[in-house]
Amino acid sequence: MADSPNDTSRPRAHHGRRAVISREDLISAALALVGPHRSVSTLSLREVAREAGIAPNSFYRHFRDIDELAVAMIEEAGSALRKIIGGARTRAVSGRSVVRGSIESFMEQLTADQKFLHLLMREGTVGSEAFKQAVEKQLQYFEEELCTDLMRLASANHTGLYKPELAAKAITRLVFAHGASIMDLPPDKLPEAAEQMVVMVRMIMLGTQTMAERAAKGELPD
Amino acid sequence: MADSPNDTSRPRAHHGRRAVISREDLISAALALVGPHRSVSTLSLREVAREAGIAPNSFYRHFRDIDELAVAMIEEAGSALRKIIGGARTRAVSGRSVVRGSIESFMEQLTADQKFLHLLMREGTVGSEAFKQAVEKQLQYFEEELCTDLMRLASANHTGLYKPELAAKAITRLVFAHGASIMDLPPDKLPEAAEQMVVMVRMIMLGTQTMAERAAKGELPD
DNA sequence: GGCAATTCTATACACTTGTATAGACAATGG
DNA sequence: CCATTGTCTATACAAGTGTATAGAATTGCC
Repeated sequence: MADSPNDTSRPRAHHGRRAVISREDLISAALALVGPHRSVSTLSLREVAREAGIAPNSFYRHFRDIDELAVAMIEEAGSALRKIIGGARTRAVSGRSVVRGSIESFMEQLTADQKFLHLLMREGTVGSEAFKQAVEKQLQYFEEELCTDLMRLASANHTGLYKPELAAKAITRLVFAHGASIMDLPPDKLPEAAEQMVVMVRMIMLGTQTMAERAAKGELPD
Repeated sequence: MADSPNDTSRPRAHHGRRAVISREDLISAALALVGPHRSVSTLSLREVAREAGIAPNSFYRHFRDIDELAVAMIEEAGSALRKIIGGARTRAVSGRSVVRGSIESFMEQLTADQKFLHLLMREGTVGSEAFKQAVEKQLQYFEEELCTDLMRLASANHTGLYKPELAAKAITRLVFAHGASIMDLPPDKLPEAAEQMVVMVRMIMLGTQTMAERAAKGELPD
């Protein structure tokens, strides 16, 4: 399950014409086509090729089909996003509230014109099996990083943490699901939605802490 | 926002041939086509008509376009599901654990061959604006019903409840999002996923209760 | 320079899509 | 009884789709 050797990773000693367009160009073209009202699953090969300025058949030089492009888009979007949000989260540790800081950075991405969040929040549930698995994998990365952050935070604050991996999963899924549903709200409603998100995440945080306390006292729930 | 008077509700004193096929038949045909590997957004008019056994153009007698069918499907799925799960929830009050009982009934629906849950869990984030709003509306209905149940439960158990509408929203979104991601797991992994779901929902429940206690003691967070 | 490898374009085929148009069938109201 | 009205089918069209095939263009290596 490691990164398979991509055609782009090795320069490949091109013995003929130099490629006028690259996989990244195709991904950019595809990114330019998707948006709030356009889903990845409706992209056609010809359309992406048109946007990129190549003949339809040239597409095959870079991807086997549209689905492979979609998976590549997801992987790029995921790693880009993890860098942005993970960075904001660890930076926020020094600040007032980690929760609030992280969610603010999340909301920033929501209103930014990059399509990364779009892709991961919506689209995760429709499409080919390979595509859905690609999205799922990115979400799991998020969960893992959040989980280690939660544990670091808990030991710093001397609070308990019941099943941190589940707390991380709950937070991730909730934030992405709620994010997907608020992203076509009018911009003036967004602050309120962000505030709700903060409260909901706090519920989970407090819940896992309280469960840890109760478990320590032997009051295992059910 | 009340139920608009459907064409089917009034028999409509048909002055010509009696319709050999109804809106419900078309909805059934569409339901038969969607599934784990087939999304509503990819349904074509011709395909649905073919499945229903009518000529493509007859479709227009019942719906203006595919999108209108999709919205009707969502509304039907939503009300059917609310009946099932809401029923299970109130019935579970007498039992051991409300949370566990509700989630068990949810998981039952997940493995049932009806497509209702499918539609509401996936598909909610792609498609036309009207379609997404229809899904959102159904989710809000779920939240409202869950909210009143939470309040009833809290007053029965004499536990606090901080912002019950947010707790209900968090639970709903989490359960649907997590449900969407586990629904193509192999069946033997489902019990474990259900167990995780129970824990995550408990976190939210305990969180909102603890927040209520702290708020009562004047320890407002942040 | 010439060869070979590689990328790209052009054209074409078979197919699906939404929908426009026109006509056939059936039931009802006068 | 028969014209009217609503429902359905048949046919057709323009547009778009994925991809197969063949050839042109451009580069690197000998």
